[in-house]
Amino acid sequence: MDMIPADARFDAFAASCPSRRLLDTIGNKWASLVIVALGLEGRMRFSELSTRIAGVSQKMLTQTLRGLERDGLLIRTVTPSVPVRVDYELTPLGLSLLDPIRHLKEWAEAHMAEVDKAREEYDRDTA
Amino acid sequence: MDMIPADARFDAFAASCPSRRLLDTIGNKWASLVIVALGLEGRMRFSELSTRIAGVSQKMLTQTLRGLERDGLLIRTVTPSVPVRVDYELTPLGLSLLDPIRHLKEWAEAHMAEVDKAREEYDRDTA
DNA sequence: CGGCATCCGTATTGATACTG
DNA sequence: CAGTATCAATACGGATGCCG
Repeated sequence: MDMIPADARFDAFAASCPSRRLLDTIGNKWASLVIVALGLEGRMRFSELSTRIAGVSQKMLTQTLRGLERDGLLIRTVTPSVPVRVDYELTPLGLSLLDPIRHLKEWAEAHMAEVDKAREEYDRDTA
Repeated sequence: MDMIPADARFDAFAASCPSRRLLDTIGNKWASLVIVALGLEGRMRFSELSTRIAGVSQKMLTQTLRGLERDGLLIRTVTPSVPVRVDYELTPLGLSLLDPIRHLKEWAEAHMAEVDKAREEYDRDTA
């Protein structure tokens, strides 16, 4: 595990591969939604995100935001007013991630109907 | 929750959105690895996948393969020899998914170093 | 060989209540 | 408003053993 194979371009099979950690990040159900939301709206407050993403609990949202902040994908800005105001905004790094995510999104929109159909057939034949 | 917002292009915030289900599929730790592996090697046997992906248990591999088969992303072919031979191969649908995944992969290779750096800083400042 | 079924410990998730 | 703390439910993942 101390050497990188020659075809390192696709060594996603090694646990140390960046791809693996990326999946840990954006594979997260909420993380990508947060990124897309911030990508669309720009800067957003905690409550705005909470409303917009509807279905996420505060806990998960907080946890997700912390993770993304840790990864340098967004910045958290606290305005010490009363009450406190906290804004989240994508960093350039976060913005750059928007692009591959959009590709996924496009694939989803183009092909998920097929996936759904396949599932129905599979479930019918299996049942 | 019974109506689709006008800007449905980005309604990934609705639980019913395809994007959401896509994440359920490829957000899976192993699923994307299986897809990439099959994309590279073409047809593979269960044991080959098992070796190639190293780290996955039979249970998880089986579960992942079933899911992908259900989603119509790959085909499972059983050759009733003795012993049985089972091959997995991407469908055209599965192949098409390879493309967005590659984009993610490229992003990872280009930017994960930054993410790692951000993490170190964050952890240092937080500790 | 290629699974599936079961058990079991752990990690994630989410609802709820409470705080600065 | 923006969290934190706590607890309960669930999903995940691995080890083991059996089957076609």
